[in-house]
Amino acid sequence: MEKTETPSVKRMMEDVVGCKWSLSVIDMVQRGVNRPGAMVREEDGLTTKVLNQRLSKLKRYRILERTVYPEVPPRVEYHLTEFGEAFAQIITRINDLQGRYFDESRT
Amino acid sequence: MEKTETPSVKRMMEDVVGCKWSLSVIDMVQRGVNRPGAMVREEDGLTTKVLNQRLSKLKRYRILERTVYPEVPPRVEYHLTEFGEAFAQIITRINDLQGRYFDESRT
DNA sequence: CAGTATCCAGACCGATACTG
DNA sequence: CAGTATCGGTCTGGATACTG
Repeated sequence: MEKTETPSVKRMMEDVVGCKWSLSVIDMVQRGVNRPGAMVREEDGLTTKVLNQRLSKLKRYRILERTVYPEVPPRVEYHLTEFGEAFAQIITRINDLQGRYFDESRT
Repeated sequence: MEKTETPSVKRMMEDVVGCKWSLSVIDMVQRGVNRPGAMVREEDGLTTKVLNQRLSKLKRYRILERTVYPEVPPRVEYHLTEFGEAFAQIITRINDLQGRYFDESRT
């Protein structure tokens, strides 16, 4: 049975965003890097253990969903849920913020 | 001399949001609880040590600014910078998201 | 290839006490 | 009242090895 959560945002933010690699994982999925193997290869320093911890957590929070393809060798893909996409877009918006407030001050 | 930082957003999010109490502090300042003493009184479990760690960090990231009033007893107030307000609004926006995607599904 | 188990060094928080 | 110093328990990430 699936286990999901809908806690307070404050907790979710602390729990999800606070964890190292979470944002990188979301970012990768957003860019089409959907398979665990590819993620580990792409993000230097990320190990399978930590990656799976993040993927599990992101799934629990309904930010990502997991799809298993019954093939050999096994293939698994993670994708953003509708909520996940909205969430990711907001994170992206913070990037814009930075540009607006800081980068313009560098000559 | 003031020390500030303008790192990548990803790092900032991990660093700021990941720290326990950061969001609570931002929230309090937003609600007009601007003095350290008041914050400690309001947020149960928050100690002066941790609070000052957060305040320093938020100041370094230019989310908060510190104002000292040369009085006796000493008075200090923290306020959101322009960037801080924008940042806080984004946090709020994630709150809305959650309501839109999950709460409506409960009956 | 996907995911789990174990071990370990380092970071962090909370409690407490103290200085300006 | 604002802020710092210290100590101890806990959590977590990184390295590694292993299972399905």
